[in-house]
Amino acid sequence: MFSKSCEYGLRAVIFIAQQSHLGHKASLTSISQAVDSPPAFTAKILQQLVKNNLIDSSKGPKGGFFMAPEAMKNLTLEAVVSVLDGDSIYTNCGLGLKQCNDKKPCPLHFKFVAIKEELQAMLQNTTLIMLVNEMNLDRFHLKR
Amino acid sequence: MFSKSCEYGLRAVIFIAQQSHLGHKASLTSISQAVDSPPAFTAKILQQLVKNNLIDSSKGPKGGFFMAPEAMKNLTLEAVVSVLDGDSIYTNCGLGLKQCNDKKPCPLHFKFVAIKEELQAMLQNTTLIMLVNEMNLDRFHLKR
DNA sequence: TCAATAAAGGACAATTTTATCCTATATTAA
DNA sequence: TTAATATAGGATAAAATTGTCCTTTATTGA
Ligand code: FES
Ligand code: FES
Repeated sequence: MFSKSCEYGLRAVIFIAQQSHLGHKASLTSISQAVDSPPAFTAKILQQLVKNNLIDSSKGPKGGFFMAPEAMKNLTLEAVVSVLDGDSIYTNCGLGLKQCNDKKPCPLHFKFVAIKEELQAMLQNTTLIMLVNEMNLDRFHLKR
Repeated sequence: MFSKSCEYGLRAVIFIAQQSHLGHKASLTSISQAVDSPPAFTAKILQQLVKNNLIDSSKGPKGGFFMAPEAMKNLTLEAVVSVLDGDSIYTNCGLGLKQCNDKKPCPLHFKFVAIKEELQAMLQNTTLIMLVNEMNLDRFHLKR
């Protein structure tokens, strides 16, 4: 469904949001331990998210990755996926045709479109703050 | 969503079904032209489908790939996906956790499950004969 | 029988994705 | 000011996916 980069990125962002909500910055080490992802690879992914202003970072001791409370309310999973995997998951043909549209559809086009729209809506409608609040219920996991 | 192998395989199977419905066998060459896929690679994919008895083949002049009318009624897209990509698309965690279940869910588990079940149902409920009949409407494409 | 045709299958090559390593740069606190 | 900590980023490396090439085997029709 998503690339490994995107999976790690989503898990990392959720963890960062949790920590930010508690007033902590999350170091690369703490993130990759919390979400069980390779540290150096995770660093690259987080760099992309910082560059695209989805999250913030600061160097030095006491540094790490974090999000402003404001950002947490506005940041959707869709934005994260968009930066890491692009919009191909919504716009590509499920059968791999070079273009996907209603004019020249593959035999499964309309069925795929319905599912892809549902996925996109779900990601667009889920903000980080929503997940953080749910996660407080302590039922949900980010590793294994 | 699917691997390239699976995309080519699905397109090829739909074309083979079309041709079989017309009483023709489909040669590798005709298939890879019709669905715009690399011939040698497509051959490997079709071999897998033959080995798993989803489609039939015969060697020699006038040989090619084909399906019995019976098979066409029973063969679902889900069966094709299952052989080529396994069931990972339905059973894997959307965030990449090693196991996906209700007991130890990731924060998106229940939302993902709904979408994955819809996809699976769609593939299970779509038989090749259904697609062939729709394709007769001549609105749908298998290349570009 | 023989030549042509077509799938089967093994070996290998290219590309993309995933992942690591190492150095540079910035920041903090003692 | 210095030592320690932490992100940034370039250069590679490993692994998985995608794709090609070539030989073998089977079948058909002349
Ligand atoms: S053309 Fe295939 S999903 Fe749209
Ligand atoms: S545990 Fe993540 S989708 Fe089920």
